[in-house]
Amino acid sequence: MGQSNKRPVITVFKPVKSIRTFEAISDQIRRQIETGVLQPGDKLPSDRELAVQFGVSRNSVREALRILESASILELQQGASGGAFILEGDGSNVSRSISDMMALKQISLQHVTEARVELMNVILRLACENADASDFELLEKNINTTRAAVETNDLELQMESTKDFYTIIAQSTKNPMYTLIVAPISEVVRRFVREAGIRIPIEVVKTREQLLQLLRDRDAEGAIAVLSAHLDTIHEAILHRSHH
Amino acid sequence: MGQSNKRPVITVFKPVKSIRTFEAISDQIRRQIETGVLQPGDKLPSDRELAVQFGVSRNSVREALRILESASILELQQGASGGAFILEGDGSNVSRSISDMMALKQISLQHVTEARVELMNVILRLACENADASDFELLEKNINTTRAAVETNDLELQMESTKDFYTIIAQSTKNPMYTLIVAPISEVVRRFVREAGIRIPIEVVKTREQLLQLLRDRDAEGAIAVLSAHLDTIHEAILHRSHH
DNA sequence: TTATATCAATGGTTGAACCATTGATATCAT
DNA sequence: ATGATATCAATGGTTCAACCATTGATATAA
Repeated sequence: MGQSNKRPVITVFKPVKSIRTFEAISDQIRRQIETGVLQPGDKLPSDRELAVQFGVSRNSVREALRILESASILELQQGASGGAFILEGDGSNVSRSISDMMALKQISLQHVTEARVELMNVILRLACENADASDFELLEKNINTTRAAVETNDLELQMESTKDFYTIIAQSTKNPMYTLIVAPISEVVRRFVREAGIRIPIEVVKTREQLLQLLRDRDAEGAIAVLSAHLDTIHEAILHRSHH
Repeated sequence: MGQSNKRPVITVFKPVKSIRTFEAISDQIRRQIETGVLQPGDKLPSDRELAVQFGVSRNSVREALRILESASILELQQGASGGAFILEGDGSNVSRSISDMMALKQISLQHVTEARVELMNVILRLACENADASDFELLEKNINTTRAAVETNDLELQMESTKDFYTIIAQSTKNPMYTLIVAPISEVVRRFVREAGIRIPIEVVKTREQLLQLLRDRDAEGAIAVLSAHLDTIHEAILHRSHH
């Protein structure tokens, strides 16, 4: 094996990854967003213009924009007044990333739903402390929407409003971090619900009304108990249907 | 304004997005992974070959591969026996996506650290239930690394091992979802720590040793108390330094 | 005034050429 | 034979130029 006349040198090197052109570009743009130079709604120059500014080919710019687009950071609009627009972050890419990991068998539905229960416990407690009248109003409207969706058997609207329900609760904590985390989890669960073809039974609406009342009463423990039981039911329903 | 002789038509249409070439390609590859046709370790044909198979330009194929690469689904290796290899999902992409969203929403340090405390409480409780000997061993090694980094004043290693510390704790819950959530939060905090130029005082190492002991004792409440106090200290330190 | 046609800007796609990296193979000196 | 070296071929990375498709603005005609 090794030649013994060579002095054994032990060092720690970090792996290098040669910086590719498109990476350098997407990193720069990402950085400008992190530092607030670029903000949601802003429009970048056209790819042709960016190619000139960066001193690279249009192609490299487009690969960089493509990456940012696939990360839901940008939206590319065609046409005369089109271009690359910085998006509001809606977490859709987070949920897709989680789905990707599930496809690669790194995460199971069990993992997702268990974490969901724990996170919702935290969120419910904070929501009980911080929710205000406008939050209650939003929840009330949302529940009415869901009821209508159940009565008209509108499956898509049922799932949409269900996701909104959890988002509103997360928002009522007044800490956007929770919305950021909950939204993609709800989205992932929704995909399973869709695949399993589950319709929301009317009791669920009752449960949500109950939950809203508990929030109004600032009864965190009660709310946690009700929601945990509910989420368990959902989980069981998905597992039951999926195994067919 | 509107012509009153037109019949008002109320319909609900979903927004269409025309399927672009590279999307069709990346979707097909994603689908093959979801269905298990492609599995981690598999190698795709070269981009030139794929271009022929899909009947599109090499460029479109490369944009598709680029998207999958940026989603940590693929790895592109240069050279003679290189190509596109399906990766094991490691969650780095989920974490980066959450990071991206935090940047887009311009979430404040206050919000991040508050959520961090709450989440770590949950994680510590679960870690106390589920951590095993190998987790304790990893933590012990990690703490030793941190101590060495503090003694040699290696700032980068301090931050790196700090991030690892929280990651190991998250992993010891045995639910990868928590690792995914903790990683970007640690990353963001690290960014603030780096900017503030904070060095880890040696007491922090003591705190972590204490925490490890509490985990071994399965003392969740004790661990939560210690870590909450510590995270508060960190938060104060960052705020104090940043305001200069 | 209201359609309609034209135009220009922008993203989407193509094809060809070349560069850079990497492993395999052949060659050569010992 | 052996080991170093040179060459080659395959693959990803980049560039360039041209063209298509979409979209909003503008000019034109009815």
